[in-house]
Amino acid sequence: MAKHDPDLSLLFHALSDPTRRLMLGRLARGPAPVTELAAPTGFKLPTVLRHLSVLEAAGLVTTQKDGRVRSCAFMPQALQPMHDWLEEQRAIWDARLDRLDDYVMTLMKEQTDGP
Amino acid sequence: MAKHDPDLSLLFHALSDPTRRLMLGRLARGPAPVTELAAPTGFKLPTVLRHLSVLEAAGLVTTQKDGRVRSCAFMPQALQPMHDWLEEQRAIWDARLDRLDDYVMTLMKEQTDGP
DNA sequence: AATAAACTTAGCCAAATGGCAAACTATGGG
DNA sequence: CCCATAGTTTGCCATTTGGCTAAGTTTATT
Repeated sequence: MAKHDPDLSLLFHALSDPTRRLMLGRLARGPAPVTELAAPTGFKLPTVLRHLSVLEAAGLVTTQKDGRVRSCAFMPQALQPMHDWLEEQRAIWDARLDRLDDYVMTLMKEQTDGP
Repeated sequence: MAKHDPDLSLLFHALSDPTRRLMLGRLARGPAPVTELAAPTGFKLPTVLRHLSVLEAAGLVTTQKDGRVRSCAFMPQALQPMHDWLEEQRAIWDARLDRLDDYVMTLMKEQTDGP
């Protein structure tokens, strides 16, 4: 478990904005140029471009320029660290439940055995 | 798919900070008072309390006061929306791969059939 | 050559975030 | 009653975020 985990922070931060999630949802259906990506957001291009750069910084999107249009694509593998983190938390939680289980067992045993 | 999704935004925002993830990691192992929660972060109490309130706002943590100590507890079900969102994205992505598959099939068929 | 299209850059602004110190409010123990 | 413990509240600060307009820049298209 890395103490400094810029990946996860960037990832969660990128996903914490509804506009960026909207853009990502569009890209999950296939690549798109910036203008098409901007349309459903209702925001101006500079704003959308900054959101895009946040998504790129998180590794969720790659872009490349073909002529005068920049094509953006979703990078699903960037979600892996988040998935891993989720699993990790679940593992800790499960372990805790197991310990609780053991504890309850102990209590029951004490009850039946009696002092 | 809700257009306004404050839940997800609050959730991702709460998780986007390493200090908050550290606190949450501690709580996944079991409830703890604020001071114990603060210790590993290296930050002062007011700072930790504000992080705590962000976690509470996201529903990830509940707290209650018993005497002069506030006990904090992890609420794992708060992670569900995030899990659901992940699955949703995966579904969209998978559907896209299927369509791509169909497309490739079509191309292959055209090749063999010839014009 | 001139115009339109598709970004891109620069700079401005208000609000939110993340840190702190200092002062205040319980509550539990001696 | 007194004092330490455990929070809590208040205000301060620098930085980041998320929006904009206005003014470039680079490719098509006509």
